Amino acid sequence: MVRRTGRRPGNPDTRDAILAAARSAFAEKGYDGASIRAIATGAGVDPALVHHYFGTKDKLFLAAMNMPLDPGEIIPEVLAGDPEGLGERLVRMFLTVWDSPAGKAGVGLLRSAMSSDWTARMFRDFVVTQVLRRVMNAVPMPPEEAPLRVSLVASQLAGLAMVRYVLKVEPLASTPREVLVAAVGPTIQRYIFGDLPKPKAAD
Amino acid sequence: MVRRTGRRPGNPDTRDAILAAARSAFAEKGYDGASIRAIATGAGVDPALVHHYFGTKDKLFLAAMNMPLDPGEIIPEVLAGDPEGLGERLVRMFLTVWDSPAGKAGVGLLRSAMSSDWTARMFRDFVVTQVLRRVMNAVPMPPEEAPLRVSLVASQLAGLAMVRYVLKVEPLASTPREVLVAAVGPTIQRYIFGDLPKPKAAD
DNA sequence: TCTGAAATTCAACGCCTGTTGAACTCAACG
DNA sequence: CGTTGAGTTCAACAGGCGTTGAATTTCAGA
Repeated sequence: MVRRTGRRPGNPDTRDAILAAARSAFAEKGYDGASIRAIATGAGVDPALVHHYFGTKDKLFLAAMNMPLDPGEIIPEVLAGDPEGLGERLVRMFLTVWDSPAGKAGVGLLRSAMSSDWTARMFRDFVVTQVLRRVMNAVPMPPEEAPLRVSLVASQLAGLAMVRYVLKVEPLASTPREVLVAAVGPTIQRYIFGDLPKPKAAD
Repeated sequence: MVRRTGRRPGNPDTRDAILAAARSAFAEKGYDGASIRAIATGAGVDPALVHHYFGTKDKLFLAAMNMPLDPGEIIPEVLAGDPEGLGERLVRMFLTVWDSPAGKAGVGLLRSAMSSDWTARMFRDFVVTQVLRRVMNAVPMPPEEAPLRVSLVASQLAGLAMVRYVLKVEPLASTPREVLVAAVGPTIQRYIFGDLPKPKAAD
């Protein structure tokens, strides 16, 4: 039995304050643009304290981004139901998440994924293993076509996020959610269930 | 009449060498990641010479990115022809450009567009005024629906570029061009000509 | 109350950045 | 020849960065 003495919990609010400041900084500036000094200032704290809690900047980034989204919860909810409306439900869920406060962190992830290499790899792996693979396993598809179909879905959704939330291109940035659901839903539906060209070996 | 004496032409190759090094650096690292010092080294030149030619880093970026792509040439070529195959032709043109060496600069633009704000604005304005507006004017559409339709097209194409060329998500990154043309073409076709939900005022 | 560990800060290191201005080289012109 | 000015480099500035280690405060347990 290890009985540790001394001041143990102290004031754990600061840790969360740092995390919050880090999330908003990463969201606004991306990984490279956000500085530990600025994050510390935003949390009303010395930069050294950030290192005391999280070590390197990498670990802080991971800690800041891991928390806010849990795909394990929302995805099954979307996949349940009739396959006919799956495309629309997927788009609706996607837009809802991005419109929520958790979506702000997503903007940071997306920004960071484009700048450095390791964030790109991390983002890709996260999306592939946490999101696409779940969708693949839950929807009945020929296993050969599945990866391409899922990639196509990802491309349309990623483009939507980029144009609407990062670049903020009008009028798409302020188009009501349900209009986009009706417009983009069928695309997703077709990518999942529709006809697809056979990948030929020759040529 | 101003008659300038002294060494005039000298060795103007260096200017292009700097431009080339800048393009490849911006493409690999994005605006913030690429450093003037690294660009200078890549061109076998002193960092100060870069400033001598281009002034600030901003101007160098603009000079490096303005050159390689001229939408005024390729877009009309795509728009000509039967409307039926327009979607596929658009996707084919898009992928061809991105596969070409000029596309490497595009990767840089896309990366940079996500990091800083002013590059995002620049990229958006470039795309909106140089690409989307041309397409809008050339394709017969009800002027009310046109902006949304064009935005949707942009979102699908942007997502394609992001997933295939920046994030390099498999299998989409190595899927043959024509397979993607057949898969995504109909989406574009539907965004341009297909049914779209009416944007309601109420609700 | 005393002790010692956690929470927090201060000051500094070394590095890289964009930018500047003075210097040097050298081909072309008068 | 000598002047000129473009091409080019050198050395330095001022500032931001991530990170570190020592010092200081604060408080829970003995």
